[in-house]
Amino acid sequence: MNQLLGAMVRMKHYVIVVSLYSQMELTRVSHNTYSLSILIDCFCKLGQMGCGFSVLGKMMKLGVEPNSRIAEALSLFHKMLEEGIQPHLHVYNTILNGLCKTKKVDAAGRFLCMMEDRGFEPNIIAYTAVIDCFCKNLSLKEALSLFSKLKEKRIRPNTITYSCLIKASLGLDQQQVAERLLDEMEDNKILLDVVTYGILVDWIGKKGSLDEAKNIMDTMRKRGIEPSTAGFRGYIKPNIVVYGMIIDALCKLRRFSDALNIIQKMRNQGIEPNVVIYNSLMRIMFLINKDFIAE
DNA sequence: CTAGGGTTAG
Repeated sequence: MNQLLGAMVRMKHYVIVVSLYSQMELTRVSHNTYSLSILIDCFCKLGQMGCGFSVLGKMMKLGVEPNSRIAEALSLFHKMLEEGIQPHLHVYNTILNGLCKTKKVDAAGRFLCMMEDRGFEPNIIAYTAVIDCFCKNLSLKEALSLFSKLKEKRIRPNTITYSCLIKASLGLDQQQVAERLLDEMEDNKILLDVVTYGILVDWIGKKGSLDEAKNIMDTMRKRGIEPSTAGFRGYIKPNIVVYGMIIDALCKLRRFSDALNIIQKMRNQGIEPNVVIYNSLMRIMFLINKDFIAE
């Protein structure tokens, strides 16, 4: 769905996109960071700043920071061990997930080994979390080596495990690795799901062969899988690009103090303006100056 | 609420 909305924005059908959103609200298709960001972009380009602000406000309300104080969680965890309390497997996995999400690659790897040493045989969820972390922050090679290790232990990788590795392979243009993984899935009767298909469609789309992308979409539909925005588990909150769109629109309307206000809001969220935002601000100052000279 | 994707700004 978001791919479709993005395409319509590129074709400048802003009004249609906005009306699609009301339809999504009515049919209760869930929104996420992506869909709301695109909506804000449309309002900015239509000059409807009031509407843009109201969506931004909605995002900020929904985007309450998770308390990801992983260090505290870790020390609490070690205290449990010292006191002889055996944490359950899902406690291990929650901590491991926190380490992976905060990109603590080494710590995540060590934590996984610690689980093995303590006789807590990590399950496929634990391995998949670390494999994904390795893919994104270390190397495909390390991720693949962990992958063979879990297969040796007779732990069965699933669709999610394969999706992580396939995405990483394609990102590095290692098409033959991705093909091998896809063959392996087929041999083991592990089905592709909406996320796996999404990864393939995205990659083929970037390669430019739209026919092949269409083929994959057809296969999906034949199997009863519809593209959707569902399944999003993260927090909805504005990022620097969203703020950038709003600030640029305000600058074009010469609403300088409003733009500065937004920057203050960003800083309150711990996001510092980048070069794109400074460029927007500099242009408006240049324009104001020109008006001043003309008068 | 135990693991995976995509999107928009000068």
